Amino acid sequence: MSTRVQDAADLLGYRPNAMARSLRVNRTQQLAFAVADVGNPVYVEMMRAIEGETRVRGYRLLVSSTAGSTADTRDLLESLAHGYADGLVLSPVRVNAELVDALRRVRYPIVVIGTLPKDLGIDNVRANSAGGVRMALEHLHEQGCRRIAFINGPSDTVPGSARGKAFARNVRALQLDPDEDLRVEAADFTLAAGKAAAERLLDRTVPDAVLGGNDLLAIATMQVLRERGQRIPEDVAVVGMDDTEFARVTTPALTSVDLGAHERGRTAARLLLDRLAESGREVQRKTVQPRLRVRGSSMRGVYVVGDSA
Amino acid sequence: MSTRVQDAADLLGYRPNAMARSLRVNRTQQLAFAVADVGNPVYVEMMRAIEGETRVRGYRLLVSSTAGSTADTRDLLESLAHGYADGLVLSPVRVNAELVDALRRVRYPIVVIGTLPKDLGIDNVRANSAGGVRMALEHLHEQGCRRIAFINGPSDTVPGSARGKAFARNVRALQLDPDEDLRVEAADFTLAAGKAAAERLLDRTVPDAVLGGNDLLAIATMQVLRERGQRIPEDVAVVGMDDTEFARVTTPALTSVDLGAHERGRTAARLLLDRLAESGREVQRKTVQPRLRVRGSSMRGVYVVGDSA
DNA sequence: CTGAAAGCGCTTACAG
DNA sequence: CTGAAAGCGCTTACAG
Repeated sequence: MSTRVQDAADLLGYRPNAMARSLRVNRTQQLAFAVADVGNPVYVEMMRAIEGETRVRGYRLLVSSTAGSTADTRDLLESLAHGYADGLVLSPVRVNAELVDALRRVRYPIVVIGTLPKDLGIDNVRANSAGGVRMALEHLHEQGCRRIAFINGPSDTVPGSARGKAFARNVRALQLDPDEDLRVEAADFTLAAGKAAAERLLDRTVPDAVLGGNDLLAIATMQVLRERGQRIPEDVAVVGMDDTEFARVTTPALTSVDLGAHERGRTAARLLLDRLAESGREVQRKTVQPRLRVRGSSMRGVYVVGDSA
Repeated sequence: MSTRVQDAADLLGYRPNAMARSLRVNRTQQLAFAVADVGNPVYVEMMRAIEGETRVRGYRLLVSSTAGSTADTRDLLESLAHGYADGLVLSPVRVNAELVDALRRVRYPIVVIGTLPKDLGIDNVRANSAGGVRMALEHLHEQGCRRIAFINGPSDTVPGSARGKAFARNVRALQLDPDEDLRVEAADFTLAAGKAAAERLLDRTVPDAVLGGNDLLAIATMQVLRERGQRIPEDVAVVGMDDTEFARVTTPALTSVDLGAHERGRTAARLLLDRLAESGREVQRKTVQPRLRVRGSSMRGVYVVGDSA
């Protein structure tokens, strides 16, 4: 129905002001995804999964980086979604009292990817990273490794803490070498921090395997091992966590625990859409199970040059 | 100044509605960064640079992925920034008539990272990727390579087209093997597309060097070369472009052309802030010069195991 | 200094 | 069916 006023509007390039519209209808048709570190491929994976679910429902997805700081996250919770988006998927790496407090105050739909205090009444979807650590260690144990090092992320983060505890538990259960020198903590879940941590580890001891707290830490470790003339996996086997796409392009390809990033993202998106549709519905908590993806970096004995999965 | 009404407001958890505020003051204190592929580390680098500049000025940065589709980008231009953000940094991978048209209509501050038609009157900052290709080829030529393959991204993208032309030009200038079989086009600037393209290349011929259209394509190629038993760089030298952080964790470390992602991001952010402050200022166009980062993947003869930079 | 009113640009329920 | 009015939740200029 093209009237003269329509034509005039088109000619002048008139566009409705989205802000005014949103204020009136109380919907923005936008969702936000807040992550600690956009540089980590695992969040990119989640983002793609979320976008896949929400885009077909007419939402635009905005990504916001909180740089792992609680202050940022808090600020985001209080203002971003309080107006600029209809709902939020939050994947915080640190969950402290301040954040829990902020979460308690939130009045709009939000889904958290990660572990939360039970009483918060917020939909959330979790990885089973303790189970993932166990799978990785059992696998390395089967490969004959006994002096297994762990390059973990910061222990004041939720995944760092969960994985650290699971490591200690399984070292006992599998009767692995309990040497404390085998455990190092990277300043961050990044390549750069992983490199520094791997140097520290290898300066004091050489293990027969290394488990990385995530793929980036494992990949950085592979590089440092290489520089020090260690063969992977013959001298040192390496396993990562998250099974990001970069795990498939290292040499040898990196064995990694798939913590279900894609499925966590998809599930979180669905929970958010459900809550958007029906705010009173029962609080949901889902857990995604891990899977071990065995590749060349940990296949001792049966290892062939150029192996990949 | 805490009055009783203040206390009551705090108690009830009152938060001003950001949308209503923005409508009134005509500012959102948000900026948007729209990229083709958040999964590409080069955009993460740009994002960090932009955030570094804009955060201290009190802006929040929202990232939006346009998946390389012009329709998405257009939609974003018309609505996102038309209300939800005060300005936009856009890094489009495809610039076609439709996008140029949409850009022509834009009435709010925008800075484009990438090459644009001159008459558009939009601030923009460019890489010199033609110069980058030349540096890479001259370097490989010095290393004694003559049959140099090029695994480029799609030729209908701005970087793909520029790099493709520069490659052809320099093959002539350096009198390299002009065999058409040495040029393949990946479906995307991604690891997965790079792997497929590298398989196609190596199925028909084995070059003495490969230039990747970006680091992801080069890294995927390294993996495929490895699987086929080719030594890097002894049999085949490899060079990437963008110098992302992953270039430093391959084995051997990947020689790459730094196209100044960080500086482009920082410059774009500054141009945007300047325009936000003074909308009438003269249109700026800046170019960031490339630098070659030589590492083990292309150092023939002088190559040592475990070399890195 | 305090408080009421106007208005940002839309949408929608309502009157004509 | 068409058109004018009310109101979303703020901020700010203005009157008292």
